[in-house]
Amino acid sequence: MDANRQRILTVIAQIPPGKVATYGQIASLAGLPRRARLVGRVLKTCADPKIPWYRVVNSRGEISLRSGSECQQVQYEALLEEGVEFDIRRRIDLSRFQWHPDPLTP
DNA sequence: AAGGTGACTTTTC
DNA sequence: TGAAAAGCCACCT
Repeated sequence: MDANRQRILTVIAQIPPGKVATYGQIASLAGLPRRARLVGRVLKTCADPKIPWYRVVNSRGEISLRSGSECQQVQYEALLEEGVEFDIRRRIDLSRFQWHPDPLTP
């Protein structure tokens, strides 16, 4: 559904700088539980420069793009720029950097 | 129409 | 700690 895609993009757009969110989390926030893969698909097809797609990582706190993709490096550097820390294995500590959605978002 | 695929997640071994 | 398997769902042959 196109409306669902729009909802997903809206949720991603609300992720604050310096924080990240997982695919599953975004799906839930968008009202689409268990559609994590749909989120991934939306980002792949849309990849809008208007939205902070690079703040979306998988449940391990890892960049989910396959190696070799230029976008992976772009995402990595973009997150570093926002203050997100990666460990030696290029993983994010989700317990510290995962986005905690605000209850009230006018 | 049916089966393969994937920017995922969670459980098991 | 980590790899493997099983769920899942929309999209593409």
